[in-house]
Amino acid sequence: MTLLRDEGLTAGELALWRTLQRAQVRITRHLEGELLDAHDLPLASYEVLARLAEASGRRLRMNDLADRVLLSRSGLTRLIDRLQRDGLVTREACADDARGLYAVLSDSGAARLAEATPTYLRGIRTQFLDLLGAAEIAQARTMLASLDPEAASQHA
Amino acid sequence: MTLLRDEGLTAGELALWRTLQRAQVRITRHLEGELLDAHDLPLASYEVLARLAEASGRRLRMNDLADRVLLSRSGLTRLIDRLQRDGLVTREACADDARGLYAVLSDSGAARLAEATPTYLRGIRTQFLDLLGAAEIAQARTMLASLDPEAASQHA
DNA sequence: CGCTGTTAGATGTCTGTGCAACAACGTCTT
DNA sequence: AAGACGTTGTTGCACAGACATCTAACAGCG
Repeated sequence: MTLLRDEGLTAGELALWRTLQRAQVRITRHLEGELLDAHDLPLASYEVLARLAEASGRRLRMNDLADRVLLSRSGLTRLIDRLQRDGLVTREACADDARGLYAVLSDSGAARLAEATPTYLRGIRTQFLDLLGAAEIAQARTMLASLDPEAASQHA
Repeated sequence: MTLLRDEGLTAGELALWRTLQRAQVRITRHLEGELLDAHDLPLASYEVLARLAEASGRRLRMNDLADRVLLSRSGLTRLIDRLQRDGLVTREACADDARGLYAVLSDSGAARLAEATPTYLRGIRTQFLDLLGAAEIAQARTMLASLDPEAASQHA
């Protein structure tokens, strides 16, 4: 472990990072698996539907949406292709900017989302929140806020 | 947000999960980018080299290694293919189990790791640890330990 | 107007990963 | 000893995602 101390990281600090990494991967895989099994819906697709559902008019510009789901622009193009093929979203032109496109949640997309959401939330509950206590959740919330600059703008 | 309350998750709890997700992705991408830029080494490759370096005899069984780096067996096979092609690891037969293979860190692999490690650790420091305080790190450590059953066995 | 530069999306190509199927080997039973 | 069964690692295949590049559309300036 000489590699560590030389660079000014304690073993505990590194262990914290690794634990976070492992936890995140584990939870994400669990979610992906459950959503796929029960609703034939990949996690990334779920995230897109969820962001659209909470947006006003059930619609978001491609660029905006890509940022929210942490996907490259091209990645989102393909994902929306798939969702459109499956009838879960539609593309609509933007009135004031002819370059722009809205991804719009369709009715069947909303239905699919509603169907999958219990699975998603249950996963977060059992794989994540239940492993922390209530007090820890409050603590963690304030702590982790500093990790994500964007989090400040998420007034729920 | 009616979707939420119906399922027994508070907005804060969901926000915590999202924040964690975003933070993890952001840090991971930063690390990947820096390692690639400075050392032409993908993050996954770095992780493999690091696990091998800390293993006794600089070697680990493929299966064992796959678990540690959170990769499927096939994924690891290909990754080791690449690392072997680049001369950073070698494959060695296992004496007591003819099915088994060791992935072994080569000297140039160790050199490459040593070269990349400052970049890696600096990334964790600036993108992760610096954003938390020292007290929060200690808190977080005990909290997150419960998120990863495997963490208990990581006596550093 | 016509240039220049920028932005929004879409497409070609490449890399990496997982799953299912497989081969080789080990272990346990009887 | 011999088969059933599990384990280890690799391969075929398909898919998702990133990057670079392209086209269309805006904005600003001469």
